[in-house]
Amino acid sequence: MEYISLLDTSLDLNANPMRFLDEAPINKGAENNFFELEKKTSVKEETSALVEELSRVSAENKKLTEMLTVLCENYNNLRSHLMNYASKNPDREHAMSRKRKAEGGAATNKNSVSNNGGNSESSSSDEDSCKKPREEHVKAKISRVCVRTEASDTSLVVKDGYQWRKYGQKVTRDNPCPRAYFKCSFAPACPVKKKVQRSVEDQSIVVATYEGEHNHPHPSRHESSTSSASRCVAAQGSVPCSASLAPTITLDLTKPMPNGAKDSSRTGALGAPDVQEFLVEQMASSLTKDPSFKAALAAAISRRIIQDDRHQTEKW
DNA sequence: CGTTTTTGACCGGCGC
DNA sequence: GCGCCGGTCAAAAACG
Repeated sequence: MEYISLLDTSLDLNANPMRFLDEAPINKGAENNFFELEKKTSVKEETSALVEELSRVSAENKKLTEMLTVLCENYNNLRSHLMNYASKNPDREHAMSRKRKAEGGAATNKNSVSNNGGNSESSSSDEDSCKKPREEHVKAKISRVCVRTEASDTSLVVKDGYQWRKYGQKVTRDNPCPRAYFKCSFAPACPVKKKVQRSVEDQSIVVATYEGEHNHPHPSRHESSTSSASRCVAAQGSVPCSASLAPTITLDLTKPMPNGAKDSSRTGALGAPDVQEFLVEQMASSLTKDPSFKAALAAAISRRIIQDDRHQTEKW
């Protein structure tokens, strides 16, 4: 909610209720002196209103600066955390006495996900090339997305706009949290699969691993934007996410934004025209949902109508 | 009643 | 060959 307040979507409809006094061609003549006097006072009021507005904007600016500072701090903390983890990682891999190659890929994938892993594409590169059935998997584009959810939220659902059919769930050895397996609902036409599992380190983070690329258009961006979305893509990190993921960022301005979602990686995506359009949609829907906005709009319209009526009656 | 989810069984790869 | 493990299948249950 705080978030929405920062985005000043107000159209300043009530900012200066006295403004119409200036514009309205009120009777000249006998009341002229009085009007002049009133005009002066209204200018004063306008000035004070502007000063007030200025101080409000300054305060807002200050607040934003503070938020940005906190954001940078969080980012740096997280980054150093990841660096530490990455430096420890090779030892951990050695410690695992029994590691098959494929699993090594999978396991390190997971690790690299949690550590924002720079080179998370390892799984596909070191695969035995002689394994025919695996060849498709090797070629399949693998990408990972970390999604922050509420810790209490036990469902392994990552809203990315696509429709998925769950076909399995397994508890894996290195993570007590079950891993869910999904296929694109357009399967078998669309070969994309995804695995979703909570992070060992942070249960509030869900790691989704996508295999392959959708060979069909995004079902409905609108659908994804209006769906219950307290989740936000928290970090795609440096993971080589497939482009198909870009328009699937779930954003609901009416919901509070988790800290993790204020990631710099998001801002990169904001430049995309799709995302901009999407943001406009979100803003529009937020505005229309806001009762105070509706009330202000109604007041402005009615005032305008009254004003026009005056014009008309004075002309006659 | 059709679709989706759950869950135990099964399969295949890998290390020993 | 055996056991472990991740991934998949498919029947049953749940849901709309």
